[in-house]
Amino acid sequence: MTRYNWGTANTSPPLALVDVRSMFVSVERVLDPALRERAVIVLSNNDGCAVAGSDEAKALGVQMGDPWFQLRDKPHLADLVAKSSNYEEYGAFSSRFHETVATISATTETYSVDEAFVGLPRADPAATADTLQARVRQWTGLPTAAGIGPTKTLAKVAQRHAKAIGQPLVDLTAWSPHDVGDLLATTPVSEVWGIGPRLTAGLAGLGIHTAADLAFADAGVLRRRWSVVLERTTRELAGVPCMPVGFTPKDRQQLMYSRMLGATVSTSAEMRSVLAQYAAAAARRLRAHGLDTALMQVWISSSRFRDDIAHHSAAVAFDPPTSDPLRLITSARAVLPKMRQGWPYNRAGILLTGLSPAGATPQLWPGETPSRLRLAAALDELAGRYGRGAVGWGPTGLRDRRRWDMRRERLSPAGTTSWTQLLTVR
DNA sequence: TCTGGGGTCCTAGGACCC
DNA sequence: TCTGGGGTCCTAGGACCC
Repeated sequence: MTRYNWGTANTSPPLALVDVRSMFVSVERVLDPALRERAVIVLSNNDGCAVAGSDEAKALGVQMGDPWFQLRDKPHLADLVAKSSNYEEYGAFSSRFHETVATISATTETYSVDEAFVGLPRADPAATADTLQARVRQWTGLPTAAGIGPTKTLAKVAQRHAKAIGQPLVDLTAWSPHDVGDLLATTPVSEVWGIGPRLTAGLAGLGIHTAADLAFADAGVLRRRWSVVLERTTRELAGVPCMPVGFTPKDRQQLMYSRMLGATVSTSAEMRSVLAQYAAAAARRLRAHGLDTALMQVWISSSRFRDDIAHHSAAVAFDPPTSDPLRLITSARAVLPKMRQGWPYNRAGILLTGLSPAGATPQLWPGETPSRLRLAAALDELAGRYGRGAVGWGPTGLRDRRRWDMRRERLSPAGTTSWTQLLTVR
């Protein structure tokens, strides 16, 4: 009989996963306290589908990914509040969250907009986590759920359990191995961090259905059958750390800008304007990160919910790498000749790869004078001060809202990111 | 009929994450 | 009518080199 005995030499320091509860909804509630205790969801771009929901919304049966047009008219959802996503605000709150976490521990790692791994002291790690959560609450207004364990994967298990039982914190390092084994035995393997649908199906074929089954499995066999990723997950469930906390993130590999269009576009003239705007946006991000790109891939496609999907892409190389918006804007047109006239396209995207620090390559391209980049920087600055529509590059068009602009009809005010929309406190 | 062996680099695609 | 937008890592396989 196998007994769960994590970390046979369980000497690793404890770590926590701290997660903002329903991040987007929680931000909306800080901006508008009247939303507390109400069923609230946040919609994806174009008000497409639900991407975040409060506990109250989930209790009504709303699932993340549900299209808004299917929820909108259901009688039992009459009281549901839906908000357009306000990524400027979520980004600002995310920064405050991570800055606050960093005031508690020297070892932290930003895992996502709403999650951080935090190294904790061996003595009473729960007390430190407690302090951290109270401080996040006080400084940002955001509620959190945290899990403590000897490995990242077990901290994730603990954090899921905390949410499931409605507690702010679960500390597995204070549990007996027997109790941890019981928790793993009641955790479906599909809920383990790193186990998706494909692996769940494959593991079921080996009789592995729960997190405990996986923790007891032969990691070497799993590595040969799948990969080192699954091996690490398996060992971590057994209490052996394989993923250190606080590693410095690797340099960014790619930068993507893709969007559904608010309305279908079927003419080259209109698509040219779409691509110009997307390329300008991608270039803006590139400069914000201080990067140049060596390869741009641009694509357009029709709805993936139709049988007859049209998808066209084109690639343009830059030697030397560049971040010049005009070069990106004109290059993005490369995909236009492939477009089927009259076809209903509803998505476009720009993927930039081959990224390197700006100016790392000696400047040989005569057309790309430093003045062009200074102009780009000036436009970035103006857009930041007066809004995205204030200035733009010729081909992106400046006139009124275009048909295909993103829909955000239920947007909250930019309460903490715009001087003109500051929150009012009564 | 035989037709090395190893290394690197790059890309495409799979799987997963939030 | 209407169905998100990013990312990462890993592996396999091809091109190329000595």
